Order: sequence, then structure tokens, then C-alpha cells
Amino acid sequence: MSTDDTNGEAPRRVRIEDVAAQADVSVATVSRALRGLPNVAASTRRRVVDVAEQLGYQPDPAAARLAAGRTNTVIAIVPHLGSWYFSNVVAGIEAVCTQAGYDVLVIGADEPSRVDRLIDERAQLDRRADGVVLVDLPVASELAESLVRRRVAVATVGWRVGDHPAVVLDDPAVGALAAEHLLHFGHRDLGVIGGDLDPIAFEVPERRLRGFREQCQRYGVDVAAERIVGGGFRLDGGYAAMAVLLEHDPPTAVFAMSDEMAFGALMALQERGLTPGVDVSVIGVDDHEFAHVVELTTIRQNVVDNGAAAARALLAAIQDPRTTTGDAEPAEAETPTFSLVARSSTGPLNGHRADRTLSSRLP
Amino acid sequence: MSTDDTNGEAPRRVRIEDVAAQADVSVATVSRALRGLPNVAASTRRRVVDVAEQLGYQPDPAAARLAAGRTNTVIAIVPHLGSWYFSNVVAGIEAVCTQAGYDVLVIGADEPSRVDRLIDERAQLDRRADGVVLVDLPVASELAESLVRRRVAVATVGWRVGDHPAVVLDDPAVGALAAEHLLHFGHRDLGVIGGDLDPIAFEVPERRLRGFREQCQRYGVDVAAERIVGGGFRLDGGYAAMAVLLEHDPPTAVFAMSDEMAFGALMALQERGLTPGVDVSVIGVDDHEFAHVVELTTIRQNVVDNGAAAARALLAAIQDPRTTTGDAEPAEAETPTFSLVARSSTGPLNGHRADRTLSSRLP
DNA sequence: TTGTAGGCGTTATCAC
DNA sequence: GTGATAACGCCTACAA
Repeated sequence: MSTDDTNGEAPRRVRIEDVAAQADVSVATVSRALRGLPNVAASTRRRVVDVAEQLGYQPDPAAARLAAGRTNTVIAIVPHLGSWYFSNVVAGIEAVCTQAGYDVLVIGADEPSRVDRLIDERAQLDRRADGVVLVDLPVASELAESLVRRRVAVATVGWRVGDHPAVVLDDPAVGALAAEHLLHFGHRDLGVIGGDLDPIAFEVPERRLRGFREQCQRYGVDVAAERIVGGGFRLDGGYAAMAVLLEHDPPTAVFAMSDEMAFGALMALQERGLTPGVDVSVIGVDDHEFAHVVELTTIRQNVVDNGAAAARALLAAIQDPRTTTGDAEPAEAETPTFSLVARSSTGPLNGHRADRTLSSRLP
Repeated sequence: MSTDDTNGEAPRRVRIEDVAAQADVSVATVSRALRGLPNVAASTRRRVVDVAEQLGYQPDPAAARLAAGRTNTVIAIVPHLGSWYFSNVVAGIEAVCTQAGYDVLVIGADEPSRVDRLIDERAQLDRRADGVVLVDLPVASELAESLVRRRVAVATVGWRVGDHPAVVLDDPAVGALAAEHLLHFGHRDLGVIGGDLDPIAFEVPERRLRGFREQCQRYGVDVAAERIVGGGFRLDGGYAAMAVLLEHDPPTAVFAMSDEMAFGALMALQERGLTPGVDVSVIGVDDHEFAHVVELTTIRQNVVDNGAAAARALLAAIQDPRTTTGDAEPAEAETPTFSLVARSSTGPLNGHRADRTLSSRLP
């Protein structure tokens, strides 16, 4: 009797050579047959596949990597794994990559030192993956360059590097849309809560600000520099920023560049007894799940799709043979869409609602 | 002149053999020296390390894996990558593993079919990683078993499997604490918003419910079955659950098993003109960043730490030689702490606040 | 269409 | 303490 029914024991691994013997072909043929390569007789392929299935054969990833030089792995590098935006981007990347048979490695770049470590050649990103998705990390354009030099496919989310596939929201348009919404309500004293705080310092804020300002100018409105405050794309940052804005010469409407910051801003308002949309209007970006809860007007985007689109473009680049020779086409990724979702956190200037009696205005 | 200043070209990879030649020793010695193994003369080691540094040598992960049988990789499997709780657990895992030189692979198990695919031996989790962290996936205890059989280290978060290191909150105590808080305020008509909705079906809800009920019994209070509603640990689920609770014979206080569900519950209250903490008290679990924003009373836990603790225990198990022989110690992981954070979403029964006039009660 | 054999870059087991 | 050298398991020209 054979020994394969001893349970509790780790089953002996079946190798390609076992399949070859059983199917009565060479290992080369097994390899070709199983990977769907050409030059294998249909009948042979069927036989090999059957045997492999029956034996439960699966190639060893490590061996395949070493021999083929491909890792079947994608790395996702994000500023912070725990944040709403980034974790959803990662979710999109993972769904697409796993589906395509790629492993996905995550790396958080919370601290600048971690980015440095990645730029360092010793990180060997090129040996660990076939492609990398860089999410909002322009600090590290050197990283991108070194990756490209080492023949690692690159795709980005939120910023661009060279002409690699990039999933970038039309941020100026987003800024302009936000401005338009507020201006349309009659607001002329506008504030902005943007980036520019610690660990994340990326390009998104300036692009959104630019669009916002340009739109304002069309209305002959100027946004004072003191009314542009950094919030670091975090809840507490948004809270602090709104506090600053309210401190002196408060605006009647505020554009927060992310919903999370907007939530913080709402919090600051409520603590002062001010009603969002009545005393001060607030518009955010993202359409975070909670935007609905607090009735936040926002500009919606599909974050998971952003990640998925980047992953698809990356895989396409990896699988495109021309990528290696350097003359692949730009391989542009889809451009994300966005749309205004109006809720009650924004409203007309001096638009105290009839059904409200508690609201008060600043002196 | 050498060719190494041709830029734009992918630099030729330096192999262990190059280091060996340059340092005038064998590859075996280089390998030992670089990995800090014994039986290497101090002077030799210094020389080898210097040369390696100078040449920028780094071992190829794929080759090392194939030869050593270790992957230096950890897999984190979570029900949903984009959710607040899980993404923070992953952040904790990643921080610890990366720090220790391990790669971390993420796998989302959103759909049951994905779990099945992992259980299938063809997923070869054992060949792709040295250890796996299973987060809230008791659906897949078969998965855990198969992993163990294949000698992959396992650690869990949120549930237990065998006596592998597990990071599990004392859920009954959490439930009891929530109950105590509400009961102390005089509430006797209690509702619960728990799990039991689609994709996530884990052990946490029943444990929290048990503790909650037991504490109630100490006060002679019974929680009617109709007042225990599933919310799937999601915002919308919490919203819907609260709507159900309010529909008929509404409770005066509700225990939501996660803050996200609590947020949904608050939303349902507000839509009806009910004031949290006055008309209906709500207590959550987690101390999500937004709990502060909406003044949600909650039971705080440190989610990132949970992931980190699991990772630490996992790495310890991986590095413990006894693990392989099967007689390693249980290697218990740290038990997470928790604490009540009282805010205004909970308050005394019939405790209409003096400064409130708009609040109304249900008929 | 199929098989042979060299190589991928390390690790680990021996002798020395 | 050090050095050959055989694995590790697969891929892929090249030959047949």
C-alpha cells in the first residue's frame, strides 16, 4: 500500500517531472502544455492537463520566478495603508491583480524614511515584482525613475510620472466644479482646506486649488491667501483648518479637498453652534460613505475603480512585450469620472432656512 | 574604462559569485558572512561585508527562496480590504513585517468564492509565504487547518483556530461594558445592532451579544429577540437596522457592535428628528476617527495594534525552530485592551437636556 | 511537435 | 574557518 494516506503529514510535493513521467512526455512539454504555449499537440495537451489535475500539480512560484525572471507579483505603494482613500485604491488593485493571477504586495510609506528606503536600490523592487503602482507619492519621482531604469512596469494613481499609465482625476475641473457650486449659491467669501500638511505632500492639492481659483476669477472673486489652509487630508487637519478659518474674517463657504477634511470642518462648525449649509457652506471631495450621514455636499469619485484601472493598465504594460524594448505606447489608463452630489452642507448665501431657529451667525 | 557609467541602461546584476571573487573567498563563505551565520572569521566577515556593500550586492529573493525553502513573506487575508477596521489591521501587520524584512501579500476575501479558492490547495499559500494572518474568517477554518498541515505558520485576529497565536478582544467583556453603561443610565429597553448580514459572518457578534445579555440579566433586564438586528458591520446596515428598531416598540438605548454601524444608526435617528443621547442613546465599538465628530460614545480599541500584535506573534512562530516539529508552545499573542469613551450619543433615560427644545419623542 | 540539457542565483552539506 | 558542489524546481534555447 502506498503511503499517501498517512494523514497529518505534509503531502510530498509533486513536481513537474512527476507529471512528465505520468503523462509520458518531457518536462519541457509539460511546461508548455500547462502554460498554454503554442507548439503542443492538442491531444498531448489534454493528456498533460489531465495528469496535472489528477496529481494536483502546481508549479512552484519561487522556481518559476528564478527560471523565468518574472515574479507574477505587483507592488502597491501607498502613503498610508489605513486611510480610507488609499485602502480603497488598494482594494481595487488587489481585485484586478488577484483575478489575473498576480500576487499583490503592499508597502506603506507613512514616513519619508520609508520612501527613501524604497528608492535605495537595496529595496530591489525590481526583483520582487514585475510592476509597481505608485499612489500619490510624487516625493518619490526618483523612485519611479529608478524603477523604470530597472525595467519594472510602473503605473500611478493621483499623479503622473513620465508617460506611464496614470489614473488621475481632472483635479482642476474638480476644483472648478466646487467653486462653481459655491459661487452659484452667491458665496463670495471663500475658504479652502487643502493639503500641505505633514506626511503627504502631493500634487493633488495644487491642481484642485488652481481650478478653484480660476473659476473664482471668472466671477471676479479672489481667494485670499489667508483663506487657504492646509489640512493634510485628514480629519483632524480639516478640523484645525476650519478653526483657523473661523478665527478671523471667516468665509461663508469652504471647499475642503477631501471628505475626511470636510468632516473635520463640519465638526468645528458644530462645536461653535454654526449650522453647515446655513451659516457656513462646506463642500468636499470623494463621496465617502459618511458624507451621506452628515449630509455633506461633495464631488464623487469611484476610488476603488481608480485602483482597478491603474492595475489593469499596469498588467497590460507588463504583458506587452514592447514594454521591455522601451518603445511601448503610453498605455494611457482610463480617466476617472466625477460628479457633484449636492446635500445640505451647502446652501445659498444668507440662506437661513425657515425651519431653523437655533442657528446663529458670527458677529 | 569600465562600462558601468553608461546611464539609461539597466545595471548588470551583481551576484554572490562576484562578491566572492572580489573578496577572494568562496560563495559559501559570502553567504554565511552576509547572513550572520557562525563559523566565519571576524576579519573575513568584515571584508565580505565591505565588498558586498561596495558592489551593492543583494541576494536575489527568488533564488534564496528556492534554495532555502523560505519565502520571507507573510500573507494577510481579510474579508474586505477597503473597510476601516481591516485596512487598519493590515497597516499594523505591514508595519511589523516590513520592519522585520518580510514582504506582505494581501488577499481580500470579499466573496465566499474567494475563500474557497484559498482553501483549494491550488492556491499554494504554503509555497508563497511562511506565515498567514487570518483576520475574522472563521468561515474558513478548513483553510486554517490545511495551512497548518502544510507547515505554514498561522496567526489570527478576531477569532481563534486551534491554539495558534490569536489576537482577540475580550468580546463578552466589551458587550458587558456596553450594557453596563446603558443600564447605568437607567435604560431598560435595549436594542442591539450586530453582525449577521451578508459577507461577513464571524464570531465576534455572538460573543459581544452574550456578554451584553449576561450583564443585562444581572439587572434583571431581558433583551427581546426582535430587538437584536443584524447590521453587517457596515454603515448602511446600521442605518437599516436602526430603522427596523424604530419601527415598532423602539428601545431607548442601542448597542451597535461597531462604530460604523453606530454612525448609520445615528443617521437614522437624525432623519427622524430624534436626538442621540436624548431620545435614543447609542453606543458603538472601535473609536473610529469619526466617533469624535458625531459625538459617539464608544468602546475604544487599538486596531492597528491588533494587526501588529498578530504579526509579531506570527513572526515569532515562524522563527521558532520548534514550530516545524509541531511542538512549539501556544505562543499566545497579547490581548488587546479596550476602554469606554463616553460622549454625548448616550445619556440618561428620559434625560432631555435643558438646552434642547427641538427634540421629540416617539409616540 | 517533442526532447535534451544548460542555466537561473542561492543555500546547505559535506569534506578539508 | 573555508571551499567545492549538489540540490532547489522550473524555463527555454536548441536540437531532433
